[in-house]
Amino acid sequence: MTQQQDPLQQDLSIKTKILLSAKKLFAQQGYDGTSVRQICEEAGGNVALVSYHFGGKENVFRAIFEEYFPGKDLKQYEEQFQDPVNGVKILIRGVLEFFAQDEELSRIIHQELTMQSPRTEVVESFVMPVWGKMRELLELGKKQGVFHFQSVDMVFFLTIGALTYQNHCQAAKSWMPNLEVDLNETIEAATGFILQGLGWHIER
Amino acid sequence: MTQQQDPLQQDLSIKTKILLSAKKLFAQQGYDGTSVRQICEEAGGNVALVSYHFGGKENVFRAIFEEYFPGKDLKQYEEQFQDPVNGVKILIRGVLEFFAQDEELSRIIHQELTMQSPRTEVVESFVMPVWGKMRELLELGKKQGVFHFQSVDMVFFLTIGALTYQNHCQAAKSWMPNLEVDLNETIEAATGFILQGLGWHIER
DNA sequence: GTCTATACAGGGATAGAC
DNA sequence: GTCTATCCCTGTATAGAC
Repeated sequence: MTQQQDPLQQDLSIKTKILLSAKKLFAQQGYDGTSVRQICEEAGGNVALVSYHFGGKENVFRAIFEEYFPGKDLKQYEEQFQDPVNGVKILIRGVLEFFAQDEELSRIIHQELTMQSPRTEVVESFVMPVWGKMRELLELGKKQGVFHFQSVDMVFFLTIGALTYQNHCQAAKSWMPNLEVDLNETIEAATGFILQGLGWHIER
Repeated sequence: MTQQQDPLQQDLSIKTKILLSAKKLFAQQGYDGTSVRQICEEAGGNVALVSYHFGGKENVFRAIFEEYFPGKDLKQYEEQFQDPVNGVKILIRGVLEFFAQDEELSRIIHQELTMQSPRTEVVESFVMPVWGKMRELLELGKKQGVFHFQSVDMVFFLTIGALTYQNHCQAAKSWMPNLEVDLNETIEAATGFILQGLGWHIER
């Protein structure tokens, strides 16, 4: 058996290794495309350990979110959310920083939301608070007259689509290998695109 | 065995029924989440028919694209692609019309592009011509000075993300059941959002 | 806490009858 | 062209040894 283990995982408990391996493999191959055997092999442990530590594959999935999903800290920005433009900027930055920091988890989220799976509910419960705040800000901005669009619902989806796609589209990497992935540039580009898309002008 | 068959499929050949059933199920559950047995049951035929008609599950996947993917007809718009603004408008309309017309296929595309699967290559070969044209138009528009942005690559992804997400995010439907799905409104909203995002102004 | 061994269900593909 | 029967492989869960 070749040693497939990630060198970065050396000193962690087997339970954590399984979690990290599963996260990596789910992101690459999807939940259904990943086997428990594969996860355990990657983690360097026995097949039985998934059942032992988590009680099944489904629970590994849930545990990944409980362990690695951030974003409980939305409250700390509450005062900056008073202003829709500032709020949207903060949120764009936060989301893109999360995508960059944990690309695996963000791709798992994206995968699960494109189909009706038994995991959808789990994913939604973690993601909704963040997207909900975005929608609030769009609505507030429209009411205050700083954004100009017809339907909140539509620009909401256009916004999160723009925000989400690049980081999740795996094929993207092969389409343009020379794409500069500097995070701050990405944030700047996305912020500009979205704010303009929302009909916001500096001189209003 | 209950009759799960789609009433609309009644008079079609079993081969076609299999193709349609597979398309439906892949869209809902993903490729790996769908079994050959399920496909055949849905199609009202025997398990062996997938092997007989297509020579395996993988080939069913490929056949779906060969049969139902449109977009070979890009050439007919060639003269409208001379103008970047007009071209982008045409492309947005075409893509959204396709998404609306075959939601299943468009969701399959989206799913496969979010992971590294043995099917990625198939999907890319069908999708690239369309996205490639979009990228050309963005580049042309920047050169002509009608669009204003820094990086073509980044706005390219922001654009196709905005265009893609709503139609593929299954969870979207439960988030806002009252979302008006009028196609023309959607096209109008997307076109406005994207052109503004690209830094295009009516009075330039 | 981790491993071996194993039972069991379900998948995909095929040969051969009709 | 379609079905039955079957093969073999893979994934999951459990029991019990260390």
